[in-house]
Amino acid sequence: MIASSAEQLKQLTLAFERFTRRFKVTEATAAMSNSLNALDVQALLFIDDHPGCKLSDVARHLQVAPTTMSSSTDRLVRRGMIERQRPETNRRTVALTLTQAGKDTVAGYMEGYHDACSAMLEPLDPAERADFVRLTLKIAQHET
Amino acid sequence: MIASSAEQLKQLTLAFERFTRRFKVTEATAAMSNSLNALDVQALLFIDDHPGCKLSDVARHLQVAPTTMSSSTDRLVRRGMIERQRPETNRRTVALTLTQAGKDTVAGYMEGYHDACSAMLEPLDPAERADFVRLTLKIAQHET
DNA sequence: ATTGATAATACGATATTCGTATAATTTAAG
DNA sequence: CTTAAATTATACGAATATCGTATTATCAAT
Repeated sequence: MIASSAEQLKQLTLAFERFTRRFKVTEATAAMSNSLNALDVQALLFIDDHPGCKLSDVARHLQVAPTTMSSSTDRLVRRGMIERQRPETNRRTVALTLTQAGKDTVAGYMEGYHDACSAMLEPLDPAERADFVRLTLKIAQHET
Repeated sequence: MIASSAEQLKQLTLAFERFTRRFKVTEATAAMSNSLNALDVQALLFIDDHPGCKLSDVARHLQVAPTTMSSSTDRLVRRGMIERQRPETNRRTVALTLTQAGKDTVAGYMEGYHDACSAMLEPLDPAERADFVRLTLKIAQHET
């Protein structure tokens, strides 16, 4: 049976809403063990993806006030996860990079994601897995 | 070229970490317009999925303290999103259900997810879309 | 050189989360 | 049947987080 496009989309939406919820809980659990709050974790992941980014970049991406990100940065610096640097090219800004401890922490989160993804693939047979991964990557690449 | 299973999984993980981050920001934006915080939104979505569930069910699922969930429930009731009921079968518990306003709000979030999913399918051709949806559903069903 | 714009932070007000103690109800034991 | 123990949710206060406003430092432009 072939579902209509609209029906397909609806089902896909439900599935992804669940995936997201699942991942979020996974993340919250991991965060707890590092005593980091949700925002700090998101910031850490973003900085991992954008080394040397400005504080305001993170704030904009995570949709929080600059002051909130400043506090988050304080916490992450205090815990030795990231470093603040004043670039000579523009000394108003603060460039953020992960320390080794920060990288290790991110690796821990990634491991959690990794396990969750592994569980996702479980019900598929090898050919299906290959298809699913291929299509997912095609989508991810398109997102920039 | 066929990637190894381990490599596949690694790439899938990266892709899903991004998807989750994207969805989370989408959600945060929608939440802001309803002036609901992240926890309250997650609670709303869970109650939509489990009508009549107990407060402690939500707390356990979202990995927060019962008192925190109680506060969240207060807020959602105050905003007319959900209703508390004392079931006759066990009057210690509180059964939570969405009001019409709550359902409308959830529908709004779902619309956001819907749009995001729609964008995801865009780079795929019709046959690929069908495959991707089929495999995603197979995974989702397996998750209970 | 001065004015205006940009980037981050200090500080205080409000809101959130959580631990402890408490109240209400159910279950189990005597 | 009565009492003790367990379960479920909440009240309250302490610690923390978020955000708006004001401030400082730097850069850009006239």
